[in-house]
Amino acid sequence: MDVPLPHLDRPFDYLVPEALDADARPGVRVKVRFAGQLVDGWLLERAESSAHPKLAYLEKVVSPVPVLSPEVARLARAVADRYAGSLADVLRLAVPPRHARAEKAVTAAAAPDVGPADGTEPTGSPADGTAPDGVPAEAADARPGARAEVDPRGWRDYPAGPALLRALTDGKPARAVWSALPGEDWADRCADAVAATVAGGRGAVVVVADARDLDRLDAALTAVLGAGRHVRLTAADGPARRYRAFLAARTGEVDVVIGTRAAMFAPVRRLGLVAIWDDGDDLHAEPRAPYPHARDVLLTRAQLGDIAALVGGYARTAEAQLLVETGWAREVVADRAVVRARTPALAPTGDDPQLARDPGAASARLPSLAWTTARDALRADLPVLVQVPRRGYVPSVACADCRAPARCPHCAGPLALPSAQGTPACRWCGRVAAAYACPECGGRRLRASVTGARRTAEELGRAFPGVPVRTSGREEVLASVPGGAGLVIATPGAEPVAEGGYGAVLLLDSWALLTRADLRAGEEALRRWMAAAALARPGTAGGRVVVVADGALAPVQALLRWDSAWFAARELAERRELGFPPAVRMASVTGAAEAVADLLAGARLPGDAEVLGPVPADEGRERMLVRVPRSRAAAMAEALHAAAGQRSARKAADPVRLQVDPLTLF
DNA sequence: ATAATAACGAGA
DNA sequence: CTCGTTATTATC
Repeated sequence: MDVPLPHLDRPFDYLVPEALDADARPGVRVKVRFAGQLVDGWLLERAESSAHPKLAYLEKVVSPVPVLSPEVARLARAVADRYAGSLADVLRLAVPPRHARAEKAVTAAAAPDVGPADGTEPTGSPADGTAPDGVPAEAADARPGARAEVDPRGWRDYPAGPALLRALTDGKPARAVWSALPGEDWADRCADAVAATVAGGRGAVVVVADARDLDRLDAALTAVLGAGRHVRLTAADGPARRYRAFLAARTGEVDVVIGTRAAMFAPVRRLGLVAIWDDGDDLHAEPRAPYPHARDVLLTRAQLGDIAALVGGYARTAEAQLLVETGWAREVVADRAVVRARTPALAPTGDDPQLARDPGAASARLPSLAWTTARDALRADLPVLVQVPRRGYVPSVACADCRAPARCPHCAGPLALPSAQGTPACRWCGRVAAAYACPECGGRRLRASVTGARRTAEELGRAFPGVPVRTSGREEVLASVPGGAGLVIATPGAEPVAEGGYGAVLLLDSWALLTRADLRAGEEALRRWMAAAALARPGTAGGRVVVVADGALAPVQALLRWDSAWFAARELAERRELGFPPAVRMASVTGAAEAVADLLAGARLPGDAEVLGPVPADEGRERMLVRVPRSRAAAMAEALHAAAGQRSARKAADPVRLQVDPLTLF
């Protein structure tokens, strides 16, 4: 039933009229009379009998195409359960809205697969059958002749790499956490993994964070597989193309789907591999209920179907580290000697403009080392990348004397200057801090703490006259830049690839990343730095990276040693100690104070659940956190979902938002 | 949303 | 005890 009410999150039985018998197959969209009105629904299965005494008839089969595959139906139920959400909410994410014209084009072209006859699954697929326990068991064996060895190419740089590709071709459910080398062409490696899977006669789903990564992977895959073997599935391509791509996967026309998180539920036939690149990117977190994370959906999928899983990135997340430490996945990392040979020369430097004796450096407000590094690279006719955190113009402020971030005296939120001459105001509570005095040193003057990309570009342009300056950020994201001397100012995530690699990469204003009041501040800083530093040439080829940060800090250490596994292990250990995800499972309950209290009062939480809070959330609402050991995760989610059901059943007025493992905890 | 059903209380 | 009204709850 396509209604979001949690107390209706269960199947309902209907009679199938004679006229709809042929079309009424599992997986089709239907319309039924429910509580007096017509509502949309999903036909989950056909049965001979029902325990329910008075059944109504199915009103209509919206389309005979069984868009919901049994595998995805099962996955959606599991995801709903994990996230304390409703099946209907997950299905809204999993199956794109129907586009009649796109559907017509497909059914006309591929009639045997989608016609009303029992031909949903093309021959030889025991995997996707109607058995409730339909595990795609040993599906690779269905095509014994198709197996071919795939050249491990770049995967040879990782001792476990060739074995991983072999396992993919053999249809084994290998699970890998992959730490990419600096300079690695990650898209080519992902394409290799897909090709190995396809060589074994199985399909693959690869999820990336944004359109730029998708374009890159698309190109790499076309080079390896040729055109027409894969489709891209992303909301950005528009409803028609999205639905067309979805149907191409559903009908078995293609067996490889790549895309942004919209692709995580793609109904790929005989799925053999799920992969995610850069799982630390917060774009992988779905913003619509029940807020599933692409990494977790893909891993659930792998778990349910004995499917191989690949979690890759330059940096490793604490979640990926947990997979390694629990033995669920194997790590795929290069030997230290190879890492050393590929890494650019990395150096930290203090953020003190007083040190900048060179006049050019002073005018660009760059630390001396950063300035000379950039200058040397430009003299060698190599491009220079400058990473500046956050967008915009002077987003937040710090004490001009001691550089402590200026925080709101009332709620400790970050202060920001609304305009060049304005009074600072809190970005969280909105209060104006007219008479601000620094709690550290008593200073009363404020300065812009993070210089926006635009202004940095202006200043650097003046410091290096005659050098072309490009910016890549929110308004315009560059995919690549040419190899000669040039300055590229980019915000994190928008760094273009440089032909031949950058001669220098400068990571500026890094403390702004590190001082964020966020559980993931260190991990996120390291992830962004590594993504930028990975674009530099190796040290042996003159590549240098300067990070403007205290070299003693753990994330900086991890960058200098190019060892995010070490940092992730440390991070995970710390979260175990503090009781934060992913070491434990947490849920946040947000809403009006009474509503939150009401829901928690009605929730039959496991005995060892801890309830924390309340803390104020935005718009006058408040937030409580529920924490349980990972072994109790399912019970907690069930209890919260049931409590939400009780509330919706008695039509409790104010809504409560349930979020399991929310990305931000504070 | 709406209908059925249970619960309740006043008057016979 | 019955009827009429109101809260509750299930909705195939």
